[in-house]
Amino acid sequence: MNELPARRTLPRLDESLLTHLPPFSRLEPRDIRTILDQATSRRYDEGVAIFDEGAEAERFFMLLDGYVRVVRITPTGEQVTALHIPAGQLLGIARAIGRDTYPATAITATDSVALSWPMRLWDSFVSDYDGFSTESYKTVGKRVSELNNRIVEMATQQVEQRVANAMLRLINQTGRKVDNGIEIDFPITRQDLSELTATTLHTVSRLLSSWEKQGLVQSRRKRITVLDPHALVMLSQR
DNA sequence: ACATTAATTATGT
DNA sequence: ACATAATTAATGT
Repeated sequence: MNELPARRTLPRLDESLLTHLPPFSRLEPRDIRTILDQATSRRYDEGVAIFDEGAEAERFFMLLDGYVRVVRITPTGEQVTALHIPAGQLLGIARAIGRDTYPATAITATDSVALSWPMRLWDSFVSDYDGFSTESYKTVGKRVSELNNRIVEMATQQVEQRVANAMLRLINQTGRKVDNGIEIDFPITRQDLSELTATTLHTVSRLLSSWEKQGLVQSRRKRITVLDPHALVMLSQR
């Protein structure tokens, strides 16, 4: 097998990939062009790690398609899902929070496509491109405040409310409209939901079963559809 | 009000 | 056939 003369034979990435995405949306086409020419595009199968917690943060990423699960590994080796990231968001931006290692592991929840750049470009992106830093700090800010909200939930709410809130967040951020409701757009297990809400998969299973009987949700293996979001909101406010 | 344990069943390769 | 996911009941704190 002889080596492909890689890189150069790859088709140029289309500018429309980035023009609508917040960190890049206010940039001139020529800026987008040079940014894209520095990017590497790569496809990932479902369930593979894009980067690992604690590893040297060599690159930062823009998720173009798919969903990514951000997981922390506990000392005992168990995975705990921290949050999910949908296409269109930056990922692995360790530099933005002043780190040189990744703070968590990123696992694809579906087949995915991501662009990436060497981390040394981060500083030049921030200084050269107006709006890049403010926009990317906005996304970090949103993630931090979501985590804060969840900490408050854990401390104050009961399990049913927490799970209801988690489901609402999931359909807001990663929901896909289907004929009878809104489906979480990637495979998610009871175990995942229980990790997001600090409970057990059994409790989540029981809750989903009872909600299903009440016509609130519909679920099959790794797929959950919310039929009545408003009822979930009601539930979450008790 | 919830977790844990355990047994059982369903589902996807 | 096998591993993984989900359900369900019983028991414990």
